[in-house]
Amino acid sequence: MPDMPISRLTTTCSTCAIRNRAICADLNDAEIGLLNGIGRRRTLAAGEQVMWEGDEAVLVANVIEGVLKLSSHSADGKEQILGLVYPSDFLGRPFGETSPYGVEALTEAHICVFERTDFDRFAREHPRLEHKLLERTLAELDRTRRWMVLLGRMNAEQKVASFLLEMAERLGVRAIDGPVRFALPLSRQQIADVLGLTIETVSRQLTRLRNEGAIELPSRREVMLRDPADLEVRAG
Amino acid sequence: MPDMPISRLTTTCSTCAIRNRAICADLNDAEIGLLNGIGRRRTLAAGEQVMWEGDEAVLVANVIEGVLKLSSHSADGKEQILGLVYPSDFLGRPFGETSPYGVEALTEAHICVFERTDFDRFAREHPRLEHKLLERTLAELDRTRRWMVLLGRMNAEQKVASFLLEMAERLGVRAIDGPVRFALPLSRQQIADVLGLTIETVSRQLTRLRNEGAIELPSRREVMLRDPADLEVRAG
DNA sequence: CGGACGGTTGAGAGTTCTCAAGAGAAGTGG
DNA sequence: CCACTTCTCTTGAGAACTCTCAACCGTCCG
Repeated sequence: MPDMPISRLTTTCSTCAIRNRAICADLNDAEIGLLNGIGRRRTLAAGEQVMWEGDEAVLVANVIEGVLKLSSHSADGKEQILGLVYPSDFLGRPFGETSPYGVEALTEAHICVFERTDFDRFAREHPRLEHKLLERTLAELDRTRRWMVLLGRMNAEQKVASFLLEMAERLGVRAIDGPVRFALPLSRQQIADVLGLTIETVSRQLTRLRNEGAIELPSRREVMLRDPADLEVRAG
Repeated sequence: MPDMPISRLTTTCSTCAIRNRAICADLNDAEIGLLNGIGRRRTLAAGEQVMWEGDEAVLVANVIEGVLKLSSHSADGKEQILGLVYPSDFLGRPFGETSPYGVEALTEAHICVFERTDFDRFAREHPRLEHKLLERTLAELDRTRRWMVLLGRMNAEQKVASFLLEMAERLGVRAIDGPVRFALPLSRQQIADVLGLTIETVSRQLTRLRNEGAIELPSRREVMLRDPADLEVRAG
């Protein structure tokens, strides 16, 4: 795994791909300039770990590009993925001592990193930023709670169908019920860890969806949703 | 179900049981006075519904006493409880159009209610309050994610043992590994809805824990944890 | 006393997991 | 460029767990 270089931002935030979608969206030029001063851009290789479960929470970040996972382990060592983080999402645990989960890049990723203490101070001094962060956290809590329904009340087929639809949605490739094709940022094992299933069950469900014409699997890491409306029905 | 009276706060916040634990904790006297002006105290009977899934989010509140549940339904009508809310917790969805879950009092409860729009305005004008709310929301998100591990990766025994321990913890009755006895605010069906199990499985697990000496069940709505350390082991 | 309700218990079915083997793709070194 | 290794994914068979359906028990209340 190569050690990627860490450098101060060379581009201004104003050219940032997520300038208007991330929590920085409401800041004025002066504020953005200040934030620029404490942030740095960092590239992560696929599979690279950025934070560790239980470790001191040193960093927070905005995701510029790529997909990352948040995960935790049960006492007997089984992994459960707690969430996936996409471009413009906020990453890390501000105002917290330790990170309650590990964070790993699933694809190559670009993130805009801050020392947590720097960020905490900046946020407390800029209520507009803190407000954005609050709205985002509330939205994330809503999403997480919806995921609980999936984990607690859905069967394997419903879980896999829901997963594929949400993935298309969050990757921004979802057309209005036309077929969509995209690269899966997760391995079968990781999908299982998101859904609270085993790898075999995920594999069987995907095969079944393929055999029944709902999806195609052109390669291991690619999927095509042939009939999103059908998947919606299967998702329950 | 009696219609409980709604009245402006007669007691000042300074005598409020949760004054130092709720999100109001950091406000000074002047600010508290203002907040007092837009809030009212309300008593809920056990079983009374305060918010409805999908409805406009009209109210937010602080819980003063009692336990409430947040719940949502899967497409085929099965209920999943998304969270339990205890004294000093914040309730409702600020800065949101609709409530993503229904809220129902499980026990008789006292809450301190605000019109959401009043509260939103007040929060935006008082960053210290908004900061408290952010910290609470972040903590709630952490707790919710931990619950995901339970739903996704635990078996029935681990779920029930974890549930009993968390309940004792949040009710504040948990001694350091001595036996504890408390009233369950939930029916068997509701416990099942929290844990993503059926009522029969919950019942069987409780019976088994009783037969093996880990707990006692003096009545339907009471439980005694005879050996919390043993439960910790069973919780995994 | 009889009904309603919540909870418990039992038996069998169904789904998912576990264990095991094999196929396919990707990477390594000669 | 091809054997070889390794890793991921798929498939199968049987076990285990939880669910479903059904009956029953105890308590509360009219």
